[in-house]
Amino acid sequence: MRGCCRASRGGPVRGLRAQAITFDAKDPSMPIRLATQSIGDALVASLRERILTDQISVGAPLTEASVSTDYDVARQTAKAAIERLVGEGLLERTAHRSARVPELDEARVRDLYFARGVVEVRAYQLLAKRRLLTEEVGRAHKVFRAAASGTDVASIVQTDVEFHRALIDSLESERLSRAHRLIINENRLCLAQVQNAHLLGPEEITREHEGILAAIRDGDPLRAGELGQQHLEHAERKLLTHLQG
Amino acid sequence: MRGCCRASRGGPVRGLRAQAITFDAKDPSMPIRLATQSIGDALVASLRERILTDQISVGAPLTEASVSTDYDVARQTAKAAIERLVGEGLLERTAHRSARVPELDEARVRDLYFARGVVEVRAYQLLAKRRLLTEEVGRAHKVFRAAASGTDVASIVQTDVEFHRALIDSLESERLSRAHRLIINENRLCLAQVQNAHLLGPEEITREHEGILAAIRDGDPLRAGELGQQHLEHAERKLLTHLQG
DNA sequence: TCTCGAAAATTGTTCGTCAAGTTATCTCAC
DNA sequence: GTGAGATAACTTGACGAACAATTTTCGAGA
Repeated sequence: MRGCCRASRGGPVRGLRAQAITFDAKDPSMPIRLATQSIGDALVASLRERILTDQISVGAPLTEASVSTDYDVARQTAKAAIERLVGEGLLERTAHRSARVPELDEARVRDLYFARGVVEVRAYQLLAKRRLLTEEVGRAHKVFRAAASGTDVASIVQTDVEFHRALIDSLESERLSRAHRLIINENRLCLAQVQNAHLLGPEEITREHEGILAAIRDGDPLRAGELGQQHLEHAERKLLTHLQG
Repeated sequence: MRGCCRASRGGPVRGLRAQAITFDAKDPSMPIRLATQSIGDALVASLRERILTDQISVGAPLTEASVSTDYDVARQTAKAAIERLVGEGLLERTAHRSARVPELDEARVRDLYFARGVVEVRAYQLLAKRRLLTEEVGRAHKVFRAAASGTDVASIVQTDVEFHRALIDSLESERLSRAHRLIINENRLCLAQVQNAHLLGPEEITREHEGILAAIRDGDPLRAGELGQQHLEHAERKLLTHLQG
């Protein structure tokens, strides 16, 4: 029962997927890389997903012991996973106290959208300056449109985030993507907590997304930036009024 | 010899400072908070500082065992610290291999300055729009000017970074500051690796800083953004030519 | 009911152990 | 001598157990 790197362990919550095969089509001479995932990585991924989809209740303590028993891993492993998520802003903790999913309040929402705005607005301006629209972005947009025509609010939120992430990623800056992910993951956390409120207006979001894409396609940085800013402000306002009500 | 939260331990490398007293002047009724720091936190802080000041040689393996013995902490503790620094981008590691301080190459420098530009340019525009210049920013500028008139390259780098950080922090967005720190810390790592190259031109940097401040004071977002962009491009170009030479 | 103190819970840190993967070394055939 | 394969050494991944420090809970007594 001891040992490392077991491919799967079948914890009570969910089996941790431990391997994924990747193949570099560009350079077939290279040995095929098996992108294995350690237990710790898989644990972080699973917890992150559970937090982001509201399966871990806000404010309730997430103890090292509970994670340890739920997933049947050592406490040290659970601890490391929790610490990583604290680093991502998805959990909060002070010394000697259990981690919790942070509660959504007004200041937090404002701060989050502000930070998102700083990064995204400038990014959209740059994309427009370069008239850069990748296939990946087009794909993400289509996926969102498909989700938006349905009623599954969780997947609307999910694909919305993916759309914005695809835009940032298309600038191909590892560090910018990393910084943006830090912010938008917490944003996803926001949206998860209100996703049943039906305050989204999917068709309006779709229209706004298309406006941003059009501005980029037209090479109009100013418009791209402004539409991006407005898009965020709309979402922020809806969230805030919902919080107050 | 066992136990937790010892205030100091006197490891072979450096004693880990474990406490810092803070006092919330705004609400004197609150009990005074002793901002204690765990061994782990102090270890991360010490390692981060050593990496950022080039005291840990680039490319050399930083093993868990070596950190463990150097600081006289458990391997588990060393491991956790290393993992946090990997998360910050200050160390690189793949599974089952030792962490290393990443080597500076052209792609890395470009990416880094690009990401910095996206965040900072927009931030400076916003500061100009609000004509927002805090005391803290003024102080940071003065500190840099003092360092720039000296010859200690390390402190020039240090205070330069502090200046830009102060500007971002003055927007008072916790998340934006966090994202920015992620980027600029890696930038500091860059600068540390070439800090003996005397390619800085302190007086020119001072002039550029003052230009940005003036644009903000004048409420001229366009100029603030452009000067910020140029400032970064200058630094990037110098670094790149130095790397190629 | 309120307070104080003891007990329980939880985190911080350490040690020892083993498995698995990576790197260095050595040997042997050619 | 050189290259390939076996082998050993090193290093990380993960586990379990233990104890100290701190926070929380809860109950007894005023």
